[in-house]
Amino acid sequence: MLELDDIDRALMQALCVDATQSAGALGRAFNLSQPATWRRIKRLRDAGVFGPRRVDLNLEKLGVGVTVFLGIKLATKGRVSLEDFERAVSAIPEVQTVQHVLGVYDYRLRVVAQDLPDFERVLRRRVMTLPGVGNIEANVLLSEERRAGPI
Amino acid sequence: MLELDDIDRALMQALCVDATQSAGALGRAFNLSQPATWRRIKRLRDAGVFGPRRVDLNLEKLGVGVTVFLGIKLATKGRVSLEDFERAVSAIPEVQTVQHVLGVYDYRLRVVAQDLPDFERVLRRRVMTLPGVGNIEANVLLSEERRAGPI
DNA sequence: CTTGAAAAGAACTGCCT
DNA sequence: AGGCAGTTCTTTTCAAG
Repeated sequence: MLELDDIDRALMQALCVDATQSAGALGRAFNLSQPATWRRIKRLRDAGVFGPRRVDLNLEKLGVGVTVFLGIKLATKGRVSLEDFERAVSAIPEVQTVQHVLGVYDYRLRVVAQDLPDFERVLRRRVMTLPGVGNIEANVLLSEERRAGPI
Repeated sequence: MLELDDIDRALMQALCVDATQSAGALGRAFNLSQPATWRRIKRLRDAGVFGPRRVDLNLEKLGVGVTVFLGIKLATKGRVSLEDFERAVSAIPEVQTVQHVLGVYDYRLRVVAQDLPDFERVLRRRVMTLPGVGNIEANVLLSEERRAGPI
C-alpha cells in the first residue's frame, strides 16, 4: 500500500484544484525544489492515484443559466430496462452526468439548460419520455463548493 | 456574444474529457494544423469558456471504496443557520462537494469513505450532528458517467 | 489558412549532500 | 530523502508564403 505524508496530500489537493501548476511553482509553496516536487508527483502518478485531467467549462459564458439535479426512480426494473434507460439518457445533450445509485432513487442526473423555460422543454420532451421512468424529483443548483477530497 | 462553430464545440468537448491533449494532437483529429488549432483554443480560453483545470483522484487507489450522496433538509432555516451549516460541513474532510439547492432538499453532499462501516461513522458522528439538520436521505453510488456538457 | 523555425518553459537525468 | 546543474522535450510564439 502507498505511503503518503502531509506533503503528498497537500500536493494532491493542490492539483485537484488547479492541475495547470508546474512542479516548480508547486514546490515553492512548500519550500521544495523543482526536482524534489517533480519526483513526488511522479511517484503519485505512477501509483495511479491520478485519474483523468479535465477542464471545467464556464457554463455562464456558454449561455447555460440553470443546473438541475434530477433523482429518478424507475417504474420497471431489470437488466434490459436499465440498459435501455442508460442508452436513452446518454443521447440527451443537456445531461452532464449520469449516476447509477442505490437508495431513494435509481438514477441521478445532472442536467443543464439555458434557463427555466429551456429546462422545462428538456424535462418534458426528453427526460419524462425516457423508457421506464417512474418518479422524478428535482433540485435546482444555487451554489456549489468542490473540495479536494478526504485524503 | 461568442460565436462557436462545430469545431469549437468538438474541441471543448475533447478537452473536457482529457485536458492533457496538445493542440497538435487535437488538430490532427479534425484535419487542422497545430497553429490553427492552438489559435482556436486560445480564443476559447481568452473568452473565458474554460474554468479551472483539475485532475481527478483515483479514489480506489486511495482506499476509498464508497461514495454516497446525501440529500439534507434543514429543520431550521434562515441566514444564520445556513452559514452555520456551511461552515460546519466544510470542516468534514470526507465531504467532497457541497451543493446548495432548491427543491426537495436544501443541501446535497457528496461524501466518500473507505467502506460502509467507515461511512456509518462519518454519518453518525459528523453529518447527523451538523447544526440545523432535519431530514437526511442517502444514495450510494454504483457507477457514474461524466460527459462533456450540453454545448 | 499553411509550413517552418525560434524562444520560453516545463519535464526529466545524474550526481552530490 | 533533498538540492544543484544540466539536457531534452513540448508548448508557444513569430515569420513568411
